[in-house]
Amino acid sequence: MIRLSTKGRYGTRLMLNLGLHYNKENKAIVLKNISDEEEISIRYLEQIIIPLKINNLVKSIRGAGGGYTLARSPEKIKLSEILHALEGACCLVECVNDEEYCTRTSFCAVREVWKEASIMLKNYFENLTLQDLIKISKKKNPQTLKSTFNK
Amino acid sequence: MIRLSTKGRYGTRLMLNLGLHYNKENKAIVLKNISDEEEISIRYLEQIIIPLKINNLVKSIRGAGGGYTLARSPEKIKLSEILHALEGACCLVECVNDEEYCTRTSFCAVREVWKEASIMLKNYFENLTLQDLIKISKKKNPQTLKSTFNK
DNA sequence: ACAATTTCTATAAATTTATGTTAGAATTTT
DNA sequence: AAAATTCTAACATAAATTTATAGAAATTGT
Repeated sequence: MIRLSTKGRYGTRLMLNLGLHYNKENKAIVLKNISDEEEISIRYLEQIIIPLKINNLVKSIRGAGGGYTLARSPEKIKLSEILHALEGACCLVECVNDEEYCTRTSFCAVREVWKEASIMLKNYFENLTLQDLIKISKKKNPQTLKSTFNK
Repeated sequence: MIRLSTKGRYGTRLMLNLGLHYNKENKAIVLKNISDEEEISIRYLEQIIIPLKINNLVKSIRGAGGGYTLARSPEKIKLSEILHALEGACCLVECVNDEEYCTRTSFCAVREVWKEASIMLKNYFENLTLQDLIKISKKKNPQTLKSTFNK
């Protein structure tokens, strides 16, 4: 199965959640909040948010009253950046990005196909911003922000 | 990581291998051959070929002199059929095809994006035939058929 | 009829990767 | 100093992947 790992999926939801709470004040959101709303274990979120921080997609504020915020406004964050931070280069098969990965690279016809498909996917995510996700979310959930996350 | 499983990858190479050997006589190819040329364990190939047979993509001939052949000519076999046989429906995330999979389906904005991307991928594989793969392979390997599979 | 070849079936073991949890240290605010 | 919260490392569990084992069934050639 062609599958996106939970890191990518949960991390994207984490970012969307921060995006939905993003506003002028840009108040920090604690992981516990995100955990409750997104129904993802806080311990797992702690792991997932590390690469997002390293790649400068979120900012952290430690200590009481701390939490996380987006590092910049949602329209300036591409989905491809989020996925790249969480999962590395977007490729259906390792050999697409790492020619040395397999000794058959030079003559493997199948690789060409996986490569082409990977590029398609990459382009798709390249042209979607967090702002787009927020729009989709608000459209699907015209009610309050809170209800967006009902169980 | 967005990743195509080995079943899909190896199975596609298996099919391409059969395709490259496909000709008028349509002589059966033994798995040992494919195993040697593609450098995939014969034990694993035995497992992978089962769904290909069930889905009527290859035919088997038992006993001495037996082996496998394509069930029909390469231009009549779509890559999407191969992948579907090996991996089930093409979807980046389970919830894309199975709405019941997650309770958040009705309001999850992220799902829309995975769905869209899955459709893109599916269309791509829908429009590629084994014959296309064979062409690519022959173009990359203008020498003999044999050399295509040198290590 | 017999031996050799090869698919077919089932299961299990070993390995790797992905997912998730536990425990506690470090930092900051109140 | 206490509470809140991020940060870090290690551990535990589950799933996917790969290899291995053991033989049965079918077919061909001698």
